[in-house]
Amino acid sequence: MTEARMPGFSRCNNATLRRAARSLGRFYDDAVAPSGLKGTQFGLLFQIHVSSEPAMGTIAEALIMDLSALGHTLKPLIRDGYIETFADKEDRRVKRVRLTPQGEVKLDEAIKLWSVAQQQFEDKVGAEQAAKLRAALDAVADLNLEMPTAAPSN
Amino acid sequence: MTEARMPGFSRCNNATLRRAARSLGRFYDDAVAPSGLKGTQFGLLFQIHVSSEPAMGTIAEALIMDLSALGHTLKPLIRDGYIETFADKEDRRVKRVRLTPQGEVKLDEAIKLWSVAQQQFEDKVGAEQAAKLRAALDAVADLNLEMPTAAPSN
DNA sequence: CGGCAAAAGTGGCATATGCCACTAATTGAA
DNA sequence: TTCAATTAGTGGCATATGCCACTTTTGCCG
Repeated sequence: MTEARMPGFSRCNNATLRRAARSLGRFYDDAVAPSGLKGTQFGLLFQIHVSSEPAMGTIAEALIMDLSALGHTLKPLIRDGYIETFADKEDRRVKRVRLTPQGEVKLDEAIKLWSVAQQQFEDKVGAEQAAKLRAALDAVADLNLEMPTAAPSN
Repeated sequence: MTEARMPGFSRCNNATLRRAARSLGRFYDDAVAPSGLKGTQFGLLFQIHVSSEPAMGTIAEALIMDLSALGHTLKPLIRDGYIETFADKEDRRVKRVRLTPQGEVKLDEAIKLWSVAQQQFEDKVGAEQAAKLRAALDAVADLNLEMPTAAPSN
């Protein structure tokens, strides 16, 4: 039946990673859905929450995401009143982000939901294994891979 | 520096997975870019290539992706003439997919580019480690996690 | 055979992400 | 001080993904 997924295929690290991301993403999405948030939005709110009024660029860097992509993703959250932005006093080019009171409330609500999914996941794969997997994923994410195209400047 | 990424944050398996996916995704995207394909499109063409004129549902299941999402993703590839669809003789509800001759050519071209990225990745993390990571990811993807929300029908 | 439930896709709508071109604010010289 | 180069975001465009509602086929049952 699942022969369609030839063993030779899953050799692509990227495809395998995306496949797992889709799968796990749906699980966490379902979990936090009652809050009205998506898994990604929850993660974003959390990231902002644990940072100190981070600049957009700082968030983008931490999450390894394109700055403009972050901007787009932030819009629905601003629209819904969960976060707000304000210019940095020192450098007016910099836009900082923070949760609104409603955002804090919503985050607390979502954390409870998230915990259930997180716990269930850890129960299934084991906290130890989960930690190892996260470590491996962080290592991959921080590899800083680059195609030779852009030859090193020096 | 990267203090913005509090250790407490990466505890979310989903967020960690997505972050890694964004990172690796860009790497592979850059690699196959010269072919005009995205990493996901390459993966899709490959999946179709190694299958036998698979039905859309079959592909979606193998890749653990929403059927409608697959349909949307397929459009650009059909528009560009890399794949074509046709109704199944037995069951007219089923729509099968196959590569066009141009699609085969494009895939061959992309495979060469992909190989470079794949090789570079394996060189960095080690073929052994990469294989283990993929296995772990496949295991996670196939966990079949589900939020209790949908209480068993019986 | 008629009709209803299940299966397979489609289309619409919304978020997630990226890249590129462009604007505003800074910084670093000359 | 003035202007070119750099930095931080924005807006537009395109793909990636999901969910939901709806249509077409099937399959099955009385």
